[in-house]
Amino acid sequence: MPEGRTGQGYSGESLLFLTDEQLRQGIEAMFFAYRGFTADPDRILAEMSYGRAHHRAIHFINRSPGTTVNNLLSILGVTKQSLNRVLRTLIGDGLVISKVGELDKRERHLYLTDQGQALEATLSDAQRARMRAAYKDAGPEAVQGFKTVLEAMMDADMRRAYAKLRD
Amino acid sequence: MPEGRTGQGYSGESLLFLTDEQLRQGIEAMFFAYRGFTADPDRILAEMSYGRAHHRAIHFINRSPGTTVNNLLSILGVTKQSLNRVLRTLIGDGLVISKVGELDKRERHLYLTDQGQALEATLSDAQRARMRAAYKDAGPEAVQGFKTVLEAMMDADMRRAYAKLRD
DNA sequence: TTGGAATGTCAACAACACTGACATAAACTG
DNA sequence: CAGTTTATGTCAGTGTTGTTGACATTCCAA
Repeated sequence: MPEGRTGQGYSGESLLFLTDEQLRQGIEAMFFAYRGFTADPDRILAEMSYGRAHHRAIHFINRSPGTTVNNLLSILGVTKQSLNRVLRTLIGDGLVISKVGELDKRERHLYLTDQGQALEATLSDAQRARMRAAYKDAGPEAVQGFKTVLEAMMDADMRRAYAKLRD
Repeated sequence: MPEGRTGQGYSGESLLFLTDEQLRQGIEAMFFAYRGFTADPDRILAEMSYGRAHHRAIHFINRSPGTTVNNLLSILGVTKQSLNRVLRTLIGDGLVISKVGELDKRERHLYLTDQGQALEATLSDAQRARMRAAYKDAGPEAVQGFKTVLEAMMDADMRRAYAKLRD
C-alpha cells in the first residue's frame, strides 16, 4: 500500500481509506480479481463450447433445485430470451430437466440431471479451490471484511437475492 | 460436494471460514457485487453505444498515458484484434490519440484527448461513488480485508500487473 | 542484406447480451 | 363465462466483445 495521504498529516484510518487513489486501487483490484475468479471455470467450459452463462444457470439451479425460470431470471439479471437460449442447450444436452409445475402448470421447474450435477461439481471444485486458497492466504478477518465490502457494493435487489440464497 | 463441515461442531474461525458453504457464499457475493460494480458505468456507456471494453481501455490509458498497445493488451488480457476494434472507435470518435513511437516506430503510444478525459472522469466518478459508499459502509478494517482477499484471488500475472500500476 | 521477431491493422466469425413482436397456456377476475 | 394478466417459449434482428487468420510495417541480429 503506497502513499495514501502521505505528507498531509495522518488523521487515522477513518479518513485515510477514502482517497481517490485508494478507491482506484479497489476498482482495479476488483477488475483483476474477477478475471481470476472466472478463469478456472472458463477454461473448463471453453472445452465443451459452453460459456459463463451456462455456468451461472447451472450454479443457481444446483443451488435451488426446482426453481422456476422466472425466479432464475431475476437472480441472473438477464432477459428471458438470453436465458432461454442457454437453458435450451442445457436441456438438449441432458444436463437440465424442466418439469411442468403441479400447482401452476405455466411454471417450469428446473433440476440438474446426474450429468448436470457432475459438471456443476467440476466447475464448483475449480472455483472453490481458488477461493479456498485466497481465503487461506488472507485469513479469517480479511474474509469477513471481503464479504462486508462486497455486500455493500450490491444494489438493493441483489442484496435481497443474495440474502435469500442464504435462508 | 454440498455441506462441508456443517453440524460437526464449531472449531473457531480458523477453520469455520473454509467450509464449502462459506466458499459458496463468497462466490455468490463476487457474482452479485461485480454486477453492482459495473452497473453505473454500464448505464452511462449504454447511452453512447460504448461498452465495458471501451471503459477498460479508457481507464488504463488514463492511468498510464503514453502506454503502448502491447502493454495495454497484457493488462486487459484480451487479443490485440479485440482491443484494436475498441481503440479504432475511440480514436475515430476523438477520445484517444495514437502516436507513433519515436524510438520504435512499430509502437503506438496512446493518450486520452480532453474529450476522452471528460468521459473517463464521468465514468470514474460514478464507479468511485459506489466504491466510496461501500467502503464507508464497511469500514476501514473490512476494506483492508477486501483488498487482501481480492489480491489473493488473482493469478500471478494479474498480481504483477496490479502491483505495477501502483508504482 | 536478408530473415525472423515484434507490433499493429483489417476481415470474418462465434458467443451472448439486448429489444421487439408474437404464440400458447394457465390462472385470475369480475 | 369473457376478458385480462401471468409465465413461458420462440423468432428475428442488432450490438458488443471475444476469437482466429492473414497481412503490413518496422526493428534487429546473423
